[in-house]
Amino acid sequence: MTKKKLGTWRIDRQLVEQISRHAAFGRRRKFKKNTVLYEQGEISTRFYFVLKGLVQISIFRADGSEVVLELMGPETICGEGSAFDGLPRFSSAAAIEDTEVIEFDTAKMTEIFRSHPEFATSLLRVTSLKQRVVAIRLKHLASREPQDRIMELLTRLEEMFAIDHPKGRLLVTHVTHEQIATMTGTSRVTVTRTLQRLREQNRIDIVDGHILLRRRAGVS
Amino acid sequence: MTKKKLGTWRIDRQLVEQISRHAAFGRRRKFKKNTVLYEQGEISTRFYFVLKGLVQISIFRADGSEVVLELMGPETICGEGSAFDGLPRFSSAAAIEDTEVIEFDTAKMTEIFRSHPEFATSLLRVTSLKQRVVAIRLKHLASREPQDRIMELLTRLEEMFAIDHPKGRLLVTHVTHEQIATMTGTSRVTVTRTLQRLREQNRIDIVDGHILLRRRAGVS
DNA sequence: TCCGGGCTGTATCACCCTATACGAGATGGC
DNA sequence: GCCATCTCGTATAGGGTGATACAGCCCGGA
Repeated sequence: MTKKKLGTWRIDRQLVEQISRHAAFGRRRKFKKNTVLYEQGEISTRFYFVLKGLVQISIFRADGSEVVLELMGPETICGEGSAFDGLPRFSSAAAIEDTEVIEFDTAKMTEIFRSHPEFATSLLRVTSLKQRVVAIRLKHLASREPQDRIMELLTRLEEMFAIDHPKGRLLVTHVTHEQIATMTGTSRVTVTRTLQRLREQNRIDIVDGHILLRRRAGVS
Repeated sequence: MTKKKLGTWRIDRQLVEQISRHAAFGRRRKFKKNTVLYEQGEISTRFYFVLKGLVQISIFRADGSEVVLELMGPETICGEGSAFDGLPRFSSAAAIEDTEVIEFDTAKMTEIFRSHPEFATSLLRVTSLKQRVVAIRLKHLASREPQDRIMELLTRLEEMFAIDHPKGRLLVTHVTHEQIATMTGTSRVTVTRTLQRLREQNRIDIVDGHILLRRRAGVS
């Protein structure tokens, strides 16, 4: 597999095709790098099917700190949550690369469903998949153990930025312990210690400054 | 005041009516207390609209420990995630009280959407609301502080099940410290201690066994 | 009515995390 | 080459949490 993987997850090919088939109900739009698709707090009925690029979904806390929820790559949908329930956006979306999307509007969706009920089913499948991904993240974040939280982040990074390696999967991005700390809500020292421990457990390895996730018989 | 047991969230009345209007597409079922609606790992196209009772949704970790995601009370929907995406259930659902539901099956849903597109829209609104709730939970779970985690849960409960009270907002749901513990990923003892501390800080109060969130000048 | 079970409030102890500090090594600018 | 900065590794002290245990309370069942 030489194809570059982006984003924290993607949906299966069949579903992508089903969505693409209804592209005519939306309109194509482009967002330059570092522009905003939508912002936390605003009310909107629009949602987006990413064709190309990378969109960062994050929630800002009251104190200004940012929690990155997901990085959405090609063939994913974002913004549909607040588009369908009609409440203010609970997250912000920003293109962190030049991005192309199809913008849909939920306003006339009910009428579209009448003639294209399979589109409704596809959308429900997408939202269900998102629910699954988030629920599994919750399972890990529910733990107070730094090791669980850090492994969850590493696994997520693996899906985004790892390449195959004889011993497992190598993260091509270089993240500092400090960055891991802020992303997992722990301290820098704890990250250092935890990575040390993971290395002793043979779960990870450091190769040339990069983190390598060792192949495991592992489970869920 | 009697101790009412209710779930951790619910959907608005209008949406409930829209769902109820399509009850004929499902079938009524009853689950006795401590029976299982569905189990993590199984594949099923069924989902449930709770009419009466209380259903506990939880994820079991590889080590057997349980993370309670939600307590679904009357007029909520559960199980639709795995029902629509066709993958194994990522959570289990158990009736913790005698429960009545309408069981829907997604198998013929597309055909139903053709004649009743508004049903699809209603379902999308429900899944969107669930997505919102989970995302906001993630924001707070990113913190390791038990106090943050517990206050997040209390605030969530307040939005759904609190009534006005001279001193603030009174939660009409009764959740045990044990339940709070599994929902916030802390220990029962810590919950007790934290609630104690919150009481000393005048942020909450206990009235007749129910938690009262005191009015504050503060923000979220 | 009595009894048993679930819930809450404490207490104790061990452990791990956080904050803080300092040194070594790598890196980059001048 | 030299110094500033960043990053990683490590040490210490302090504190909060988890595990465990036990007592008091309320409530429901026999």
